[in-house]
Amino acid sequence: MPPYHAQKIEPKWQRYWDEHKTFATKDFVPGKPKIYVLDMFPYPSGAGLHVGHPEGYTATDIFCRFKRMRGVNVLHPMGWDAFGLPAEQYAVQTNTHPRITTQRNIDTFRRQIKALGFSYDWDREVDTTDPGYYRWTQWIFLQIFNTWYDPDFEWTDSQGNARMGKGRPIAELPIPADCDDANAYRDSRRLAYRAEVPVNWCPALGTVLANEEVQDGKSERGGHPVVRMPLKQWMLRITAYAERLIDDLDGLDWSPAIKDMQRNWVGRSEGAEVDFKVKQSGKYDNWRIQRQATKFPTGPEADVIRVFTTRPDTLFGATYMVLAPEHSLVDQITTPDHREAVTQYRESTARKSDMDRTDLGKTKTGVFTGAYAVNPVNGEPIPVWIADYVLMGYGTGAIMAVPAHDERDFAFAKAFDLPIRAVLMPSDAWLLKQSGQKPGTGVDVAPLREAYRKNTGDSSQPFCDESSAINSHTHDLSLDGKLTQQAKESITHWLAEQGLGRKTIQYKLRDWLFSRQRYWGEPFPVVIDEQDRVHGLLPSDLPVLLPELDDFKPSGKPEPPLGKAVEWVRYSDTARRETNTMPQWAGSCWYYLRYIDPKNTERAWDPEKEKYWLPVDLYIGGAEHAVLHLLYSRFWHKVLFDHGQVHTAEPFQKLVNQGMILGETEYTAYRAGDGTWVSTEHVREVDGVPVDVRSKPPTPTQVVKLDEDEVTKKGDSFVRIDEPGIRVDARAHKMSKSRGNVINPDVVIAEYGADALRLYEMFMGPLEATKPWSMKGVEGVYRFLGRAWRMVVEFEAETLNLDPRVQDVEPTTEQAQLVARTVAAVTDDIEAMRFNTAISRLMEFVNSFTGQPVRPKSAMEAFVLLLSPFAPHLAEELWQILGHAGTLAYAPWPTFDPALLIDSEVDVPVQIGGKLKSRIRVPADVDSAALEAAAKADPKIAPLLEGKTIVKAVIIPGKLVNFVVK
RNA sequence: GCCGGCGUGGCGGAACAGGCAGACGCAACGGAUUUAAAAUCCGUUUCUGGGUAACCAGAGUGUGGGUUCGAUUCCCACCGCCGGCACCA
Repeated sequence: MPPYHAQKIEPKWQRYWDEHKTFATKDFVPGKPKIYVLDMFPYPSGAGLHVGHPEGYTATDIFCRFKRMRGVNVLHPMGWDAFGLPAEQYAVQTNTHPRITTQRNIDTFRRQIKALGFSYDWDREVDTTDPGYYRWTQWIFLQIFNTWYDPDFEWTDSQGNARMGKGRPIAELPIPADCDDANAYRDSRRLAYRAEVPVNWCPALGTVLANEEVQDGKSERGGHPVVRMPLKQWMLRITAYAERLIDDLDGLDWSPAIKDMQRNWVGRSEGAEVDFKVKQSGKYDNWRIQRQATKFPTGPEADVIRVFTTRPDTLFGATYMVLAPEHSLVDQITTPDHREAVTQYRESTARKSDMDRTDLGKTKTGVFTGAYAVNPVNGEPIPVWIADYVLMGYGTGAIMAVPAHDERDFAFAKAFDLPIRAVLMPSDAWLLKQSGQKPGTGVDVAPLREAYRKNTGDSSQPFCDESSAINSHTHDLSLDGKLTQQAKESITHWLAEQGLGRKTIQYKLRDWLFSRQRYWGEPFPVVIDEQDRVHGLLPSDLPVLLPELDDFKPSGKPEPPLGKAVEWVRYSDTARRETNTMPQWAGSCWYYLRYIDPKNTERAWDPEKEKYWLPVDLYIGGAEHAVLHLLYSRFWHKVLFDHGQVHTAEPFQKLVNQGMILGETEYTAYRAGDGTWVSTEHVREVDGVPVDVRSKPPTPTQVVKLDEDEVTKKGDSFVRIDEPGIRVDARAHKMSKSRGNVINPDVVIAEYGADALRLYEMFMGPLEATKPWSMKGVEGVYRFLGRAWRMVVEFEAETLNLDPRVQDVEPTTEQAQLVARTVAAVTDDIEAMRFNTAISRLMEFVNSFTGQPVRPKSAMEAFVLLLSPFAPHLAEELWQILGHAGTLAYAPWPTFDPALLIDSEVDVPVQIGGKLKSRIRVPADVDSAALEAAAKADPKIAPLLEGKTIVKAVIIPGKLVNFVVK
């Protein structure tokens, strides 16, 4: 041997770790702190691993290996999120059972992941499709099914916090005295319930999808069209936990971006519900009096429209109302002469997909119902319309429209010529802008204000901010002059007093649609009796195994394929099994809990182990799971928390999202039909085709990929080297099969080894950044590994032995300092997960030592230990060559004498007027006066100070000198 | 439109707490070694101007302003890119 030969070293150590179970984790190790480091487990797709997977996995692996060497008991497991659509789609296409393809894919993934040398405890591997696993997924479902949410329950949690609101056993649900069907009442309050709801049915996939899985009216997976239709489906009452899902984010160590995404998804808004009575007869006054006595009822009367608004302070500006076309009151209130138009409009919106309905660019549509409602603050009758810009699924499905102060209402009012009334005085800046004048030019705003007040908001724009109320008073109520916050409080109070409204909170979050019409998922552990009532099975009945089916194809109709397993479906003479299955998210909602006790056949996990290992201290994965997986998982965890099954309110304490790895940077130029080049500023993509916009009509251009040496930088952009007037696109794209820029980790490992791949992925840049791949970059770190090898090993020898320059001698002071500095820097960098700079430090170390004729063995050993989390195979091999037996995985992490970090002499920059003019070398502990004197005496500085007055001297010992002169 | 993040050499990036901008790597160029090449080793490499030269002068962290003795770092405005949400009342 031997030059550095990764292909020889790596399998050797992987086998060693496997055979010695080097990374098997023990529970409850006394005298050691614990850490639970988790990767988002992969969906084992048929395509195999891509380079994005090892990025996060390498980061956690480095962290874990480092922590083990620091004496920490580390839990670091891996498993498979293996239920789900792609396996089933593939199975349908090839007529293979999904179990077979899934097993095959798992085997490929395991092989690929093992080839990267990660330190997982493989004894804890989990597979969501294993009945020994999904048995407990079903068990958790039953916990949820047997829970109701009591928002007023006061309790103290296991961490000693006073809490309000708790998921409680369904048996504890109080049944109201006037309830004639206690079972139905219980079923209606469970956290898992069935409901006939309009769902996102995707005919191509043969299943319904959660709102979260539908993007722009198409399925997130595959981009198939989705239609709305009513179906009886399982729902999970995640909305009960909306407030806690927001509040508990505060204590988590997550990026602000992800926290914001979660907050926005839950979408909390504070406002008020207000009741408007439909004007039908002269009974309005009676109703008002009655309401003053009864106060605000839970549900409105049959002829009352309840709205939700975040701006009750603008109630005086409500000049019309809008109901969602699906609103149940529409039929009742529509007058005969408007019935036809209303019916027609409702039919046309029902046909529209969500995509069409939410297309923002389009002009607003709607029709008048002929009905009027009474504005409760001033008794004015206002027309009631229906329009599809009001959504049935949010709030009450009805709004009061305040066109002067809401963009949507404004656009609608303009379109249908409805009155606009200003009830807020806009800011001066807004008024000036409206009048076309610049602020600060001394224009008197008083006339503008007066005009706005009188014209009652009939300007070209609505004013949608907070400010002070105007035109808002009656004989017994006035908001005029009140600032928005005050006005809201005041009107809400008045409404409550009158029994007309109350303060409420609305969430964008909807209940989670939890059933799928597919084969490859967890069966529900419930049966349905002849009265269509659901009964949860007993834990002893679990698992409910998936029945064997010859034909698991979806029918294209909403009847699930499990219906074909006739024997399985028949539970008893009077009960049948549920034939829907759970969505893919189910298994990933709790896998982090199963890892702590993966082989337990008695329970999902041992509570003592849960107390020991939870929470997950570090969770790394892609940002694509920022909302769905993390929200669902947190929700399940909270239900389990309320049941005392877990002892932390949150599952994942620290979350890091690795950035995406893009393909290699590409230079793209465009050519017209006649072969002439078209500069990028003239090219725009229309329907996915790049066209030259200068010609009319625009003509398509041809895409030409250029080589790096065909382009050069000019100004801010790249241009063709032969024709610098032609700009070229220079950017890295997302890796995709169609683009042909996918990097296969197997290929990289075969050529450069796993250590080089690991090191490169960490060296590319910060973990969280999006960054382009570069094969040259891989070569760079590969060369570094080769240099590290040659620093220790005599590479021209026939046998493996130390380079003769590696000697058992004391390091020189300089060498000792470099070792100390490297240990200090690498330790800090790993702790802060700045792996790229840690690697730079290791490179500097090697660059320095390869130039030295004597390399103290102790320094080499320290280096090998520092390198080992990053390039474990190489490090183990070098450790052995340095004369150590066994693995270095638990060798103590190198320490250093802090005194070695301090230099006796330092270079101090000397500036004049903030500009660097010289550097002086002074003792590190020199005081201000001596430093100033030394700076003044410097041969470069002295002449520059000649004849000048020093106005100020900034002297920071050990850091800098700055003379301000005149 | 709203929310979040980011703009530093030819490229990926570094500068942790306002104090020497460009660490480390890639690419490029020059040299050594070699019959030659690969590999390896040494050196140069922000830009502009000047000098045979070690060097000198000026500019420079998206743009414009501000705070400060001093700003890549803090503040304001703008431009661009990326990610998320989007008629949520």
